[in-house]
Formats: sequence, C-alpha cells, structure tokens
Amino acid sequence: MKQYEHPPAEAFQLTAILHALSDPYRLSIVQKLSVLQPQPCAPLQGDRPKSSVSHHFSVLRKAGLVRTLVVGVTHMNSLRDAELEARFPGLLKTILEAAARSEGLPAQV
Amino acid sequence: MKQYEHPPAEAFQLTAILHALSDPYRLSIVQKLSVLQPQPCAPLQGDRPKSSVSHHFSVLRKAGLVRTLVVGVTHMNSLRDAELEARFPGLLKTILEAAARSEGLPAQV
DNA sequence: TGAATAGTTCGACAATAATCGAACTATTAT
DNA sequence: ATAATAGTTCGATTATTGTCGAACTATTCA
Repeated sequence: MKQYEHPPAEAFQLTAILHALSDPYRLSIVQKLSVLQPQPCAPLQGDRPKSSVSHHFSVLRKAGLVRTLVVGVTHMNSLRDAELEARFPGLLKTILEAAARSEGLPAQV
Repeated sequence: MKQYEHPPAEAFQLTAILHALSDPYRLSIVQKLSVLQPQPCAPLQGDRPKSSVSHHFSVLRKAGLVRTLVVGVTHMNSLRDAELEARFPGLLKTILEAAARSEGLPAQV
C-alpha cells in the first residue's frame, strides 16, 4: 500500500496553484471534488485516456491541491481544503465561486 | 493616439486570468500595480528586455487584468479591479493577499 | 496462480508559451 | 526635419506542457 508524496502546506506555491487551476480540465476536477470527496480518479476521467488523467492528477498533487490516498486498488482523491485555507485564506473558495460564475454563460465570442 | 483593444468584462475567462497570474513576473506586475496605479511599463520592467515586457503586458491585457491607456508617448497601465470585482468577486483581492503571504518566506526547499 | 481492476510510468510527439534581438511606430521635444 | 522616448511587432529559438499508446505495478477476487 505505497502512498504518494504530498508537499507540506508551507511549501505550497501560489503560482503553481494558479497554474494547476488554469487548465480547464484540472479546474473541473477540482470543482467536482469540491462537491463530492473523496473520490477515485475514474469518475472524474471524462473521455481522456488514463495516462492523461494521471498526469493531471500529478500536477494537482504537486501543487498541493489534491491529496491522494491509496485504498486498496483505488486512489481516493480529496481537496486539501483545510490546509489551503490555512496557507492562502479564501483562495480556493473564491476561485471555485468564480468558476461557478463563468459557467452557464453564452460561449465566449 | 491609437488605443488598445480590451475585452469586455463579460468575456473574462477565469482560466485565462489564472494562467496570466501563474507567471511570477506577471504576478509581480499586478502586485506593483495594485499599490500604485496607473503606471507606465518602464518602472515595472525589471531587467527584462522591452519585447518580453511587452509580451507579458499583452497577456495581462488579453486576460482582462490590465487596462492600458496610451497617453502621449507613455502607456499607462492600471488594474481593471472594479470590473474584475464585478465579474469574479473577491478573486483579485484574494490572490493578491495570497501573493503577499507567499513572499518573505524561507526559500522553497 | 491467474485474471481483472485502477492507476502509474515511460517515451515520443504536438501544442503552447517564454525569451530576446532587430526593426518598426507613434509621440514629444529641439 | 531630426532625434529621443516608450513601447510594439516580427521572427527565430528554446522551454514547458499536454496528449496518448504501450508496458508496468499493486491490489483484489475467483
């Protein structure tokens, strides 16, 4: 049951977090996790091949957004929301609110 | 006195904003502007060549973060903070606070 | 043990983005 | 008109990211 490395909260880098969330697919993963967590990778996969999904989760983990717990054969992902809140208060919540706002609008012309 | 194109606030894309701010140099420009605006490009230039600076300002403009007003020979930049606040409440402020927090810490090991 | 499941790692390729010199544009000052 | 100033645009180069198939690992189940 080998587990992942996760950076400690003190090592979170704002620019890495912003970069991680600047990808629409990764942002959508974080949005879905914010509603239901923890959750394995599979339901968040969309139509992408597993190797891409794995790559994006790795980016999210390295930025400190997601913690992945290996439980048997599935990898359970959750947001590190408490740690993020302690390190960068309001950041995740505000970005998630903004993400919710930018949906359901007429396609960007 | 030709002026720039700036996207309307309704067209702001969260992911473009996050991407723009995920670059440390651009983030530092936005930080400096938040303290003193409007401001020409030159004082924000650092040690970079003009063409790079120009590129980064273009990214910031296209994301909707910065408005550039051509005044005579200088280009005065300011944050589009009111419009950003209307479109994505709290976003810019929270990111700037996070940026302030992530400074003055021991180098990331 | 063997097969199924869930996801990772590797490696190659494509796409996007950053960097920077050189030439250019617009405005102001002489 | 000429020159100086402030910044842009172009084009080439490099660096960083994203994508995806194929092979691999770890765990569970039969």
